[in-house]
Amino acid sequence: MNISEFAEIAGVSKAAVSRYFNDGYLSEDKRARIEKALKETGYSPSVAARSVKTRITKLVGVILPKLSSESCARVTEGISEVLNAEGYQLLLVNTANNNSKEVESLELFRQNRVDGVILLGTVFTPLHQSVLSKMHVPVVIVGQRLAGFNCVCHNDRGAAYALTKLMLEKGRKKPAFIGVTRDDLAAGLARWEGFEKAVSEAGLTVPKNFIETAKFEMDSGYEKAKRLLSGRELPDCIFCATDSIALGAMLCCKENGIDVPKDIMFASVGDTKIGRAAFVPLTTAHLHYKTAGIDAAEMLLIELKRRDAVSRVLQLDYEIIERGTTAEYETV
Amino acid sequence: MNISEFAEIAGVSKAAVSRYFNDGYLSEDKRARIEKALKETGYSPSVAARSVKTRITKLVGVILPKLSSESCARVTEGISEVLNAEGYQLLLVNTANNNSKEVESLELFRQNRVDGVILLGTVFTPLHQSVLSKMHVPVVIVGQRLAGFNCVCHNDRGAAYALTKLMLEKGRKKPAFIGVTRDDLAAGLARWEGFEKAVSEAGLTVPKNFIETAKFEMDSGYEKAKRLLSGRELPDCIFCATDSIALGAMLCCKENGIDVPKDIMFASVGDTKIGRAAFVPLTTAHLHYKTAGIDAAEMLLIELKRRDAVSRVLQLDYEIIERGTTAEYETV
DNA sequence: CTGAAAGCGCTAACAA
DNA sequence: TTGTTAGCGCTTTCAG
Repeated sequence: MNISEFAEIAGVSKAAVSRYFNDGYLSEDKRARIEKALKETGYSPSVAARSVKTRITKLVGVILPKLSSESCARVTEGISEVLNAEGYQLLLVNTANNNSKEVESLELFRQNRVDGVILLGTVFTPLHQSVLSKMHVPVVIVGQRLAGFNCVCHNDRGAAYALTKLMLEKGRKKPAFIGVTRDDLAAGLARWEGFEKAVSEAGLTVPKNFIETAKFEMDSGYEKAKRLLSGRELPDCIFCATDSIALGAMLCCKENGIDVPKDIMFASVGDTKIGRAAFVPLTTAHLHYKTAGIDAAEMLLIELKRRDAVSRVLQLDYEIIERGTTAEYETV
Repeated sequence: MNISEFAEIAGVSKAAVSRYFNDGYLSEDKRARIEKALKETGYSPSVAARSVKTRITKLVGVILPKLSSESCARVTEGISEVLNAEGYQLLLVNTANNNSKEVESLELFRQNRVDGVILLGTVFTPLHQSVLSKMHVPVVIVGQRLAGFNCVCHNDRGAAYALTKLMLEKGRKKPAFIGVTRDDLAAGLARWEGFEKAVSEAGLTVPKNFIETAKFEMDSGYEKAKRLLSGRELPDCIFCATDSIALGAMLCCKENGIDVPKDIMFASVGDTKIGRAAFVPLTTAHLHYKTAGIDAAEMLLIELKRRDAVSRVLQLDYEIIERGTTAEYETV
C-alpha cells in the first residue's frame, strides 16, 4: 500500500499522512483518523521513497575486520545500542581482514546508502586516506588514530608499557615479545613501543630472536612461541599483543613442560573471556571496547547534527587485571 | 550529482546511463563514454531512488540475540560471506537478548527496507509466529525449527545425547545437568532431552537437585555449579548446555578443590575458542555455526529467486571433540 | 492547519 | 539499439 491509498482509506490527504509521520502540523481529528487507519491497515511509509526526497537513510555503515573477534563484536554492540536508540540501523560489512575490502566498502558507502560510517580500523594505506578524505558523510574511526579524522582509540602504548613493567618489576630479566604487524599502528606499533619503553627503562635489551610477529589468532601465537622456545636460551616473560596470541603461546609452553608463570610469565592486551578461564588465568589490560563503540556512535551522532570541520580524538584508558600468569613465584 | 547531470556530462541520455547500470542494450561507443565520465566524476546511482522503482533494496535483515556471542558471530560471518558475494548488504539488529526487540525488528523489516530476513532464533512466542507469518519477504530461521518456516538448525538433541553417553560410558553414575531455559527449544529443550535419553538408557535417574537452569553466561554457570556442589552428594559428571556455562561451572569446581575430570567430568555443546584453552580443555560438540550461516544465506538466496510456498528444514550434524574434561582417570 | 502540485533520482515501457 | 516519457512513493513548498 502506498501513501495515496492509505490517505484515501484514512479519509485525509497525502500531505496529512506525510505530516503525521514527520511531526508536521496536524489537527487532533486527522491525527486520530490516521491512527485508526494505521491500526487497521498496518501501513508504513516506504523508507526508500522518503530517502529519495530527504537524502536521509537512517543507516550507518559499520566496517570491521572480523566479526567473530570478541573485541570487534563488543565495539559493535556498543555502536548498535546507541544508534538503534536514535532510530538508526547498522549496515554491517565484515571485511574478514581483507584490507582492500575496507576500501571497497568505503567506496560503496561514499556514494549514498548511508548517513555516516564507523570504521573499526586496522591498517591504513594511502588509498584509505584518499577514500576517507573524499567521503561525503561523517566518519568515525575506532581503534586507530588517523590525523584529520574523528577517532575513538585506546591507550595501547600505555597498556603495553604497564603490563611489561609489571612483569619486569617482579624480577624478570629476559622479556620476549609476540606482537602483530606494525602496519597496525595501534595493536602493532603502539604496543610494541610500550613494551620497548618498559624494557629500556629497566636497563634491559631484547635480543632479536625474542621478538616475533604473529597474526591475530591463537594458532599463530602457538607457532611463534614454538620458535621462541626452540632457542638455546628461554625468555622468562612474554608480552603478547593480544589475549588470543598469549593463549596460543601458553598452550605451547604447557606442551613443552614449561611452567607458567614460574618459568615464563605472560601478559597481554584485551581482557577477552578466553583469558579468564585459561588454564592459568591471564594477566591482561582491559580495553573498554563496548565503551569505545558507544562513544564512537555518539561522536557520529554529533557529527550528523552539526557538521563542523574540526576533528576530534577520544582516547580511552585501560585497566590492568592481574591474574595467574604474572603471579609471584614463591621460593620454597 | 544525479543521473541527468551525469548523462549530460557523458553525452548520452539518461536511459543509456540507466541501461549501463542495469545490463540493458548499449553500444560500445556509449558504454565507453559512460565509463570515461564515470572515472572523471565518480558518479554512482542513488540506491534509494532505484529501490522506489524496483522495490529491490539489496538489503537483508539479520536479527541476532547477542553479537558478542561467538556462535552468533560465526553464523553472521557465514551469512555475510555468501550475501556480500551476491551484492547484498546486511542490516544488523542486535536484540541483546531482548525477545520483544526481535518482534519489533521483524515488524520493522516486514514493511519494506529489506529483501529478506535471517533470524537467529531463541525463544518463539505466539507473537513471533504471527509477525513471521505476515512477513512479505522470505525469512530463514537459524538455530531453531519452527513449523512452516525455512530453518537451518543443529542436531542439539543428538549432540547432548552423545556427550552425556560418552561420560556415562566411562563409568560415571551420577550425572548432573546445567541447561538453559526450555523455552529455547533448541539449546534448552532439545539438549535436555538428549541428556535425559542418555541417562535413562543407562538405567540411571537424576535427582531434581542435580538439574539447574542457567543463563547463557559463564557467571551464571558458576552460580549454578555452586548450588550443585553445595549439596550433600556430588555429581560425578555434569553436562552443560553451552561451553560458557561449563567453563563457569569448572571454575567453581577449581575454587572448591574439586578435580576435573577426576571428581567431575564435564561436557558441553558449542566448541567455542574458550573451551580449547581452558584450564582443563573442554570436551564439546562442535556445531557448524559458520556453515549454518552460509546455508541459511543460500537458502534465502534461493527463496529470493523463486518464491515457492514449500518451506525447508536443514539440519546440520555435530562433531564430538574429546578433550581433558572427560579424560579417563587412571587408577594408580 | 490543509491540500494541490511539483519534484527527488531512477527505471522501464514505448515508439522510433 | 536509442531517447522520450510516465511513473515509483514520498516530502514540501505554496496558496489558501
